[in-house]
Amino acid sequence: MAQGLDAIDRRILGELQADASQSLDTIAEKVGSSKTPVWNRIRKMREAGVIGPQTVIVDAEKLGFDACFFVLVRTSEHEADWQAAFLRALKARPEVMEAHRLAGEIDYILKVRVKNARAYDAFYQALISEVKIFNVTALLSMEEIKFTTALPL
Amino acid sequence: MAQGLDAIDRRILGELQADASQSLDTIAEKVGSSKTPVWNRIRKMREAGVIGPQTVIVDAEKLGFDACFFVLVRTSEHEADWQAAFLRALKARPEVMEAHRLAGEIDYILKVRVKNARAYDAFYQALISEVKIFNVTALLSMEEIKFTTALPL
DNA sequence: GTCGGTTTTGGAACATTGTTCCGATTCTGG
DNA sequence: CCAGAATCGGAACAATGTTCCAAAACCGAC
Repeated sequence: MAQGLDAIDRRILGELQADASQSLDTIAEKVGSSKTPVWNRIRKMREAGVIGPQTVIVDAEKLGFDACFFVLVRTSEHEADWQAAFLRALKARPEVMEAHRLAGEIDYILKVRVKNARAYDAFYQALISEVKIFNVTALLSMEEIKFTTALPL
Repeated sequence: MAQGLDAIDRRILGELQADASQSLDTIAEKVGSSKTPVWNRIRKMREAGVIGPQTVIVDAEKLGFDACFFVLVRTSEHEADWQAAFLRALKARPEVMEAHRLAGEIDYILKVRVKNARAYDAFYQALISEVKIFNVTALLSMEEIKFTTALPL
């Protein structure tokens, strides 16, 4: 029973990704089933962790978050405790929307949303004062061309 | 009336970002108000476009999307029609989760989610066959350290 | 194929929540 | 301090989420 998703599960996921405010009846009709089965499938996928948190996408610019940076980080330190401190710092900072550890020359990439360039500098200064970083390159986004959380199923 | 958000609006936004499945009563209690005002505020923020789509975050790896790349794109073409074609291609491809136009050396950054490296190559080949690109660097994510859609309010 | 057991389904019943309405209250500008 | 407008809070209603259970579909063993 672990987590074999069939075609109907995937279609339900697709509908939820597209619009999580749809009623069960609506989804049931779209996937050609009925209320209860759809609800049970959703519950199981939630328990299995396939379906995570339910959120609302808010318009960053309308809230005054006009600046978005992608930050490429290189470090000289690769010890476990340094890494732990770095991760802790990233998770604690709400401006950091996304953080990945990379393969290759560059060690980490961050996506950072702030109100303006000065706010980014404040973030940057705070970060390098917390952990030692070898090299940082910031890429400034001029325009968000596309953004989606929906995986292609 | 345009879109002046007060403290309560922001707290409502925060609650919705954290968990959009909460009931109006729950949110109302948390922000120290009652059902109807909360509902009206949410409706207005929706109409103003502050609140966008309501979705569900699904676990990419549990669905077999094991590879995530950040793609740095440089181009020699900067004409309007080339850009239009490029944007169209990006928006049409569901693997492209995110795309930004940048300031500086690098012209675009993409976040691409695929099932494996071969799928990324297929995407890459398809893209460069559609539009002319000067230089591409792909950064492979080894680990998603952090991911959130919640803006810091 | 057929039988027994397990899982899934779909409809009905119930509980909770979303949505609307309206009188009372608070806020705002003069 | 007053009048007008906007907001609020509770009640009533409609819609939705959640549970329950019997019937149907599925599956493996024989």
